[in-house]
Amino acid sequence: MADTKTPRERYRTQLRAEIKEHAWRQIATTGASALSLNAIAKQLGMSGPALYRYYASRDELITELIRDAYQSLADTLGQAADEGADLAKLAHTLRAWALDDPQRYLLIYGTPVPGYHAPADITLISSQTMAILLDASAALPWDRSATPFDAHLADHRDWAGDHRDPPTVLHRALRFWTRLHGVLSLELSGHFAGMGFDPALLFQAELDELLV
Amino acid sequence: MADTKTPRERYRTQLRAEIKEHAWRQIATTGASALSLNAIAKQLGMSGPALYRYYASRDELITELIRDAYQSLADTLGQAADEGADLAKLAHTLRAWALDDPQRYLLIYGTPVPGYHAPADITLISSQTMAILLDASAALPWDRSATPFDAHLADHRDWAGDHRDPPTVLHRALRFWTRLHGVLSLELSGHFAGMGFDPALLFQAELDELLV
DNA sequence: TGTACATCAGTGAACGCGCGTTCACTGATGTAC
DNA sequence: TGTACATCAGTGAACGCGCGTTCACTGATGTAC
Repeated sequence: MADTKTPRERYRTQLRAEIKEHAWRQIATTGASALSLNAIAKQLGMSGPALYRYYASRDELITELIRDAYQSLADTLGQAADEGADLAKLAHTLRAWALDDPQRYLLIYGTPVPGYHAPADITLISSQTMAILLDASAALPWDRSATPFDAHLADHRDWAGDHRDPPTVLHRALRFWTRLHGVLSLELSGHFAGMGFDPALLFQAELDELLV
Repeated sequence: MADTKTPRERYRTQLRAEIKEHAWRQIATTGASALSLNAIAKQLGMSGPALYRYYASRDELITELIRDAYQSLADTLGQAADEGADLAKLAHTLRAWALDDPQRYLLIYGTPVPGYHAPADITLISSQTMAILLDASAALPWDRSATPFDAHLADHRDWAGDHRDPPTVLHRALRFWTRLHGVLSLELSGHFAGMGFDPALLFQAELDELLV
């Protein structure tokens, strides 16, 4: 099976990738709301308008970055799960992924970019991640008694899609998400700076209490 | 005791307040990174440069907004504590404060404004809030056994200042902060939208598990 | 109470900047016969 | 293999915009004698 792509197509694909790469680098230092097409073009050694051969607008570029971020997380967790990771291993995979590129994490789970509204298909990708969490949650034994919120979840489970897990499992996945996000987002935003303790240990402590 | 302020001083104070008011309104719709002095001036019916009589720069205005946000939270929680609020009541006070003006919460606990670095005295105000949480944590009975993280906290308690509470109390305050922030920040950022369940109940569920 | 002066709020013009985006174009690369 | 044409990457100029900030100024308000 020969590569059916023409050289031109391959060049195009590569340049789109390079543009995104520089976009990420820029986001890493100034945040997503300050992302500038002209600045990216300058770094690539080309003029501003040239980028419009590759992305129709700034919004389209941002959309693709957000999509890529969600997809990267889903792929990373998915691969870990395929290799047999349990919920605890997934938690550490998540943290490693977040620390690897804090702004990528904050782009999707931090304060939304003002004025930007994500297209519908992004919800789909983010539900891949949720599905992985649900599966891992279902795989753990569970002996806590049902809470009032579990009862609520029994009737409000739109987000769980086809998963037919009991409410306690849904609740566990949500708990996993919100608690780890609580520690991670404060850590990434620098709110623990100067407090003295090691954020990794607080993360581990939260994780331990999630699994008890 | 007569008001020693001259009319001019009173006018000055009032206009500074009005500027901040419009700044908040602007932040509420577009986020802090898009805050524009010129736009505020226009809304006040004056020219852009006029604002420089009241704030030396955009950064100074943002600094004061952040300071006010921290102070407002500290005052709100402090007042509740003075009225005898326990940790559970403080949690609901916090949530009400956050929902009252989501962007104000996100300004201090969300993704940091790119390029902006807070002055030192802000740490002082935010430690007022931490002190309130520590006191409320210390007031609760506690019977869980010490965790490895508790041991770590015993030696890494810079942030606790003069508070001589045992590590389990420090841990409880941190747990309180990160877990509620986890739910709150995801709620305010709109990540629960379309999921079907009621964020208030998830918040309550997390709170319940904090107090067990 | 009236006059002379100092203070200060606000204006309009201007500077320099960077942004996203459109457009007509040049020149290189690929395709068809 | 060579020629004629189509495709397409990239350029430079331009548009309109809004930004933060400086500056010289007008005119109103307050102060001192």
